[in-house]
Amino acid sequence: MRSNDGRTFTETARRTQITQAAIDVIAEIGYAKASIRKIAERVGVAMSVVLYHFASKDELVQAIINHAYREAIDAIVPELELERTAAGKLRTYILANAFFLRTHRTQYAAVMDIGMSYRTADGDLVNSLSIDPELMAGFTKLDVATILRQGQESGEFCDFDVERTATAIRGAVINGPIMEVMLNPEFDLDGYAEELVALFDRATRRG
Amino acid sequence: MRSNDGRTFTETARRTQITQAAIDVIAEIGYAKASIRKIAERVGVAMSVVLYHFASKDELVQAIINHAYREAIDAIVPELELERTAAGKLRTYILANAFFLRTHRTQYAAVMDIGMSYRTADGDLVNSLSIDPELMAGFTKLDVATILRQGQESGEFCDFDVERTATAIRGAVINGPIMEVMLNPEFDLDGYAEELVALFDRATRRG
Amino acid sequence: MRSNDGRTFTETARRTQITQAAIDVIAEIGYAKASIRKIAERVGVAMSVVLYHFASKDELVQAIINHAYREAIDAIVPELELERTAAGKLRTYILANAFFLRTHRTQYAAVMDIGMSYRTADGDLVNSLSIDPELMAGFTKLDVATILRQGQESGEFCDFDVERTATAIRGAVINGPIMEVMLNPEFDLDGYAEELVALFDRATRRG
Amino acid sequence: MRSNDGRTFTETARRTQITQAAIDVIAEIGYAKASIRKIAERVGVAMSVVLYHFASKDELVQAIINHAYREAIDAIVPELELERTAAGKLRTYILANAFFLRTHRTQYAAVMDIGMSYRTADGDLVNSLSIDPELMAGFTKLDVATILRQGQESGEFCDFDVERTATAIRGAVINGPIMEVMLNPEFDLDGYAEELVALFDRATRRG
DNA sequence: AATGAATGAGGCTTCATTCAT
DNA sequence: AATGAATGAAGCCTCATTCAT
Repeated sequence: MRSNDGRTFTETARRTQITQAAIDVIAEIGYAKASIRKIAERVGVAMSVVLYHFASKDELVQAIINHAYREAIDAIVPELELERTAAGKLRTYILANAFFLRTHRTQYAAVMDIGMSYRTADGDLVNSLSIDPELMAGFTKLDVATILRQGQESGEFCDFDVERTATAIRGAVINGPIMEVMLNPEFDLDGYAEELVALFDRATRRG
Repeated sequence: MRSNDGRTFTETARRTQITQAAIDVIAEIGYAKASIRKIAERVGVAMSVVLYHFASKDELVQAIINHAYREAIDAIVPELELERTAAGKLRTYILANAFFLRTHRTQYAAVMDIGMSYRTADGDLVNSLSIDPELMAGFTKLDVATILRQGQESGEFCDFDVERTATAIRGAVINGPIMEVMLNPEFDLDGYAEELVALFDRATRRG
Repeated sequence: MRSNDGRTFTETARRTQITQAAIDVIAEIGYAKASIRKIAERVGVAMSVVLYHFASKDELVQAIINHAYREAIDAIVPELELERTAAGKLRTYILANAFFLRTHRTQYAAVMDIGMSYRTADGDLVNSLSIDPELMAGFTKLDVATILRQGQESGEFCDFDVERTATAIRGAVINGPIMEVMLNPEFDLDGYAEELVALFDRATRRG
Repeated sequence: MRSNDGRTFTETARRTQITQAAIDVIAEIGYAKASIRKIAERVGVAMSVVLYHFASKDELVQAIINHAYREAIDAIVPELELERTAAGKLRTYILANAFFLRTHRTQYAAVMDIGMSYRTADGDLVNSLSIDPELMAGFTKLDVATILRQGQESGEFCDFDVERTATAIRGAVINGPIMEVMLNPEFDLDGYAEELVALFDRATRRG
C-alpha cells in the first residue's frame, strides 16, 4: 500500500517519527553530539533502521530542515495572508514568529544548530543542502523584505533600505531570541514580541 | 622569567599562537571538524604540543572565548567611553560592533559556532564555561542595556522595556549580521551599520 | 509447469536473469563491492527477490561458477571434438579459449575475481564450492593435459612432463591474458592467440 | 632519532611489521576478508595503531605492493645481471621467479589477490595505485620483454612477437603457478620451473 | 618544552540475512 | 512469487587523551 512520493505508509510514518526524534535529540544535546545511534535509541529501534529510511545522515538533516521549514510556513503564512496592510503584516510577522518559536522551540534550536554546525564533506555550509523546491514558493511569502517593500510602496512606511532593514528585523525577531531562549528557557517570548511590535512600528511608520 | 598567571613568556606566546590558529581553523571548517590535530598542524607543531599547553580541549575552547571577548572589549569599550550622551553611545555601540565584526570575522564566526555547538561532556551549553572573572567587569560595559537605561534616565530615549529592547538590538547588531556574513561574505557591514543607526534612532528617541 | 530440478520455468528464468546480472555487476565493480542489493537493482527487483531465489549469497556464487563453466564447456568442447590430431586439438584449444575470453570477458573477469576473493565463512577457497557433478564430465574434456597425453601417445609431441606443461599452457592461454585484458581492455586477444599457437607448436612438436 | 623518509626508527619498524602481518593475513584469508582489525590483531596491537601508521587502508595496500615489488626486484634483478646471454637470462628469469615464488608464497598470493580485488572508491583497478617511482627503474629490469628483445637482436632467438611472447611467458611463469600453488600448496615449483626452462628454450631458440 | 606512539570510544556506512505480509 | 522492514555484525576512519622519552 503506497502513499505519495512512492512511499509506503509505514515508511512515511517512520520517517516522520525519526525526523521528530532527531529534532528533539539535536535540541537537547546539540547537533555535534546527536549521533545516528542516539537518534535511533530515542525512537527505540536499531541504528541501522535510521539508515534504512535515510540513505545517509545528510539526507536526514535535509529532512529535518524541510520538515521545520514546512511547519513554519504552514503556521505563519496563513496568518500573514489575513492581513491587508503592511503594518498589519509586519505586526503579524513578529507575533506569529514569536508564537511559533515558543511552540516549536526544539525545532528552532535544531535548525539553528544545524545552520551553524553543519558542513558537507567539502566543508561547505548548509545552504548547499537542497531545500525541497516546492517549499520555496511558500518560503518567499515568509520573507519580511516583501512586507517592507509593500509598506513603502503603499506609503505606510517611511524611507529606509529594505534589504538591510529586513536583516535587522530577522536578527531581532529570530536570531536574537533563539540565542536568548537557548541560554534562558524562561525568557518571556510573548512579552518580547509585543515590545518588538512597538519598536518596529516606531522605526518604520511614516511621519 | 615569568609573566602573570605563573606563565613564562614563551608559554604565553605559544598559548596565544595556538588560540589564534584554533580560531582560524574553526572559522574555516567549523567547530565540529576542528580537531586538535588540525589546529596543531596549522601552528606547525605536533598535536601533543597543543595538549601540553591546554590540559584539554575544553580549556582551549575557554581560552578562545576569553580571547575573543577580551579583544571585543578592548576594541569597543574605549570607543563607548568617548561618548557622553546615550544616543551617542548607542550609535557608537552599533558602529563599533560592525567594525569589529568586519575586522574579526573569523573570531566572531568561531565564537558563534562554539556557542551553538559546544557542549561539555554532560551536554551543558557553553555558558557553563567559566569566563575569566576579570573580563566580567569590562563585559558589563559592553552591555547595551546599560546604555538604554542611561538614555531613559536622562530623558533622551522614549519609554520602552530596557531588557527586551536590548535583546532586540543585540539581535539586529550581532546575531543577524553574523548569520548573514557567514552565508554571504560580501555582505556590506558598514552600510548595514549606518542603516541600523538610523533605525534604532527612530525607535528609541523621545518624541 | 516444471522444468528440471523441480523448478518452474519462471523460477529458472529468474535465476538465469539474476545470475547474468550478478556476473555483469561483478565484472564491473568487482566481487568485493558487488552486494546483493546492487545485483537486485541491476535486475530491477527488490533485494529480497534475489534471496528468494538463492538461499544465500554462497548459493548465488555457486550458480555463477556453474553458469560460467557450462558456457565455456558448451563453447569449447564441441570445437575440440571436431579435431582428430593432438596438434589440431591444441591449436583449437588455444584459439577457442581466446575467442571465448573475448566474447565472455565479463564472465571470465567475474569468475577470476571470485576465484581470488571468494572464501566461505571458514576462510576456505572457492574450489570448496561444490561444482555441479554433471559438469565434471564435460570439464574433463576441457583439460589440456588430456590433449598433451594423446599427442605423446600418438608420437605427435616430443617428450615433456604432461602435467607441468599443461599448467604452463593454462597460464599462458588463460591466466596471463585475463590479467592483461583486465588491465588493458584493448589487448588484441586474437593476435595473441595466433602467437601462442605458433609458440606452443614449436614447444611441443616432435623433432 | 630519525632514519630516512623523515621516519623514526620505531615508525619504520612498525610499518614493516604491519606490512608483513597484512601480507600474511591476506594470503591466509584473502584480501576481501583481511580487515584492518584482523591485521592489527595479528600484530598484537589496537586497530587504531595500524591507522596511526598508515593514514588509510589504501596507504597500507600501497605499502604492501611496494614492499613486494621491492623484494622481488632485489631478489631477481641481481641474478639476471650475472647472465650475459639472452638465453641465460631467460633461464634465470624463470628459475629465479620460481624460487622467489616458493620462498615468498604469501607475498605473491597477497599481491595477486589485491591485483584482482582491489578497487579504489571509484571502482578503478589497482594499477591506479601509485608505485614508488624509484621502484620503476628496477622494475623495468624485471621485464621479460627486454630479455626477448635482446635475444632477437643478438640472433639467439628465433622470430616471434616480443610483447605477445612476453605475456605468454609471464602467464606460464607467474600467473599460472600462482593459481596452482594457491589451490595446491604441494605443487612442486622447482620441477615446474625446470620444465618451463626446457619448454621456452624449445620455443624461442633459433633453428 | 616538545613530541611520537598508542589507544578506546565512538561516528557513519554497507551488508547479508530474517521475517511478516 | 515478491517485497518492505528491520537488524546485528562488521568495516573504515576520526578523535581526545595518556604516557614515556
